[in-house]
Amino acid sequence: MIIEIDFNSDEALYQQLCNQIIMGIAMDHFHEGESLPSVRQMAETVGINMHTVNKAYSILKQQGFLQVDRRRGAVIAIDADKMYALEELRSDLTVTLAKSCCKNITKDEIHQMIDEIYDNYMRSFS
Amino acid sequence: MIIEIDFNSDEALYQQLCNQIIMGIAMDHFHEGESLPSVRQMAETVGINMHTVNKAYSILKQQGFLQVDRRRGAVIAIDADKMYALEELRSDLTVTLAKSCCKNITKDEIHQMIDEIYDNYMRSFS
DNA sequence: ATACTGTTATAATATGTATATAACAGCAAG
DNA sequence: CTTGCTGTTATATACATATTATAACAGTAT
Repeated sequence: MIIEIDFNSDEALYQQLCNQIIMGIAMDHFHEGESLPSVRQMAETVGINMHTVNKAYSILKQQGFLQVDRRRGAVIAIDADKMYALEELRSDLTVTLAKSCCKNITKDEIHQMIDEIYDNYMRSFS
Repeated sequence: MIIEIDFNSDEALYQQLCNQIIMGIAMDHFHEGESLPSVRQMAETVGINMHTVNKAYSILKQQGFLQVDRRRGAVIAIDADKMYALEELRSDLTVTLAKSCCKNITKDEIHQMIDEIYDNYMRSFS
């Protein structure tokens, strides 16, 4: 799994790292039970500081994407708290849809784009 | 139109303001051609600084939601650059869908939620 | 002239981000 | 038991961003 950090982006480094790991899981490049590189190793690989990686891992742990095993390090372990995930999804989508609505993007176009992203990039389990 | 700022949120104040104005437009609480309160008045109303409001207005202007009329102040004026809007939408949705996918939220549940948000909150034009 | 617009400039403060160096406790393997 | 790897924590520093404050300017409407 290749992780690329854009140092010119206005998105925080730890945030980019979080998103890319989440997308990696969704795209099945990381599998449940698999260990991530250690904070020090990941830091060296992507060229950022250990603490920045640690912050990303901590957030992912708190959001239920990782668990920490003293022996094996950061392990992919999805805690599918669906209630909370649905609330967050609704909140995200409301802003996203509002923007799209203002720009005259139709509901159908959005549905179509979701199918396209889901079918091409997301692991299939449902 | 009631705008509420959450001072305990980790989202920047100007960002909250941007989002709420965009949602206000999408929900038809603000109409094309309507003037927003002046930066000073909006600042007083929601309890933040004039410059924070000015930043929000500047961003909205740059993103094509407002235009500035010397006489009438900040006026709702949608510049529907659909190409750019679609690119941004795709980028937003990719992260959002990845999160949802990890949490075992199905594609159907997302489609359903989008219909619900769109039908209940968004102005209908399509 | 007065009172509003948006805009700009400057400064001060607070918060968030990123890095550097160092240390600690838990665990595995030699 | 020592060595080397985990995550975690602490502290310090540098930098960027966010927020507020005070002030001024050029338009415009009344």
